[in-house]
Amino acid sequence: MSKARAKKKAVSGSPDIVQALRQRISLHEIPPGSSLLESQLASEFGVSRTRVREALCELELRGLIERVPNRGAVVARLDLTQIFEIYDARDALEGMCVRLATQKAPPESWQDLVDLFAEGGQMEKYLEQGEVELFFENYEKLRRRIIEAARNPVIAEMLDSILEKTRVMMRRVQILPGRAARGLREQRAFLAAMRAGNADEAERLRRENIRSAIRDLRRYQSFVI
Amino acid sequence: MSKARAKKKAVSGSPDIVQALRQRISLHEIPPGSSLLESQLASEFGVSRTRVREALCELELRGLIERVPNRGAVVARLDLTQIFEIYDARDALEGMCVRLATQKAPPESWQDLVDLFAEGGQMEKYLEQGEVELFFENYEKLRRRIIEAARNPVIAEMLDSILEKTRVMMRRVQILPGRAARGLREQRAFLAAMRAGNADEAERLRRENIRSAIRDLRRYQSFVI
DNA sequence: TCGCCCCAATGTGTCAACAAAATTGTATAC
DNA sequence: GTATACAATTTTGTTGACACATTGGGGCGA
Repeated sequence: MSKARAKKKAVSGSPDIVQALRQRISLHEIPPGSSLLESQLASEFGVSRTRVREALCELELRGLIERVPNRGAVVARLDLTQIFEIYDARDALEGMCVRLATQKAPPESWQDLVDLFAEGGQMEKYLEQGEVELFFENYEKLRRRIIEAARNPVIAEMLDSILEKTRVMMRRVQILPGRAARGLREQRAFLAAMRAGNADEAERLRRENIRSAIRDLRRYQSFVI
Repeated sequence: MSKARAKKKAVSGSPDIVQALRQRISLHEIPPGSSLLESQLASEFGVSRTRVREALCELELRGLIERVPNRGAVVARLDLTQIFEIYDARDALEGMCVRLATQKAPPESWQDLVDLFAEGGQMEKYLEQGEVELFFENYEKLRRRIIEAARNPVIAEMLDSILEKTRVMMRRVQILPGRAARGLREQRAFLAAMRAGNADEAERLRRENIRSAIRDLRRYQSFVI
């Protein structure tokens, strides 16, 4: 990487206020709707309010909080409309990632994931045993591997910023009736295409996978919100 | 729109520092590589440095400037790598916009654009007369109409943020040999599919259009940078 | 003349105090 | 008992000042 595109260095010494709050919010440790007090955060992190305000500025831009002048900041809550908007964005972007990953990485490099998601593989076992935590964890691993192999920081950043808004939602979708099983079959399908080096087909199947998730979400939306 | 998703209101009274700088940078009024002095901006806009810093924070997150601790901020310059990354993101996102726009808007609503881009239409005239300014302006109009009709603020925001990084670049691509003519033919094609209400085909053709621009850019990259 | 070190000069990072706005609580009138 | 006006408190918005880091130049020695 060129020096101009360094990792995620906070501009100032603002050590990890942003990082910490991003995590807490995306994991719903601070639930949506909670209001954030500048002075409270300042004393918690042992810094001045100025730095808290800069952090809040970043969180607002990332869409994790909402601020109204003179009224303060609250953790953003997403409505269904927004969730579906995000899924359409993921449809496009994750599809592109699968395409790029298939084009840029050698087909053999996907073998371990093919095995993991194969019939009779580990993922199927997790599914049968109801190990939703491990199931989800490995699905995330698949996503990360693809995004990394796509080698497109612009898209990666976009996906990152919407993921942290919907992490909890994605977990809930996984436990919708039959969703995980359907997802597993679909992931197996696009992994096969990636393994075969067929980028067009892999992208198409990945997008079909996400749309299938959208359909399940739409069907059971009243349970997930 | 719900109150929670208000337009682009600056959180505080920071009136339009961000807006002004975004425009200047995206139009290269402040050329890439220029360094920005906080105190200078503060006096120019007649505000305190703190507010300038909040504005810089936003510009940094948008990727328009780069900051290194204790060294200040400079207007970001994009290298070719990043430009191609952005084009791949546009491929995915603008393709999705065409799909959504085709699904959500009545087919008749595209008639005026079909006429504008038709054989013997106004765009062809601009092209023949070398009216690059008007040509580009109307292409932008097409893009905006599609993005608006897609009714997906999440994607719209993403496209907005990458557009302001590549506005100048997109203009330069248009004057590459034969690019505008090829682009016009391709745009005519996906508009026809939109007019016919064929979302799949419209998306496919729009993506083909963007990839064709990528190929032209790659061929003439030494002239455009 | 070349190289090194020290020292101002410039600019960024952080803070604490002050000002303005909004909310909450309270008392009073009807 | 309810509603309104006013006061007190809490919280955000803004500023100027001070501390720290980096850079460039001048002086000194070899």
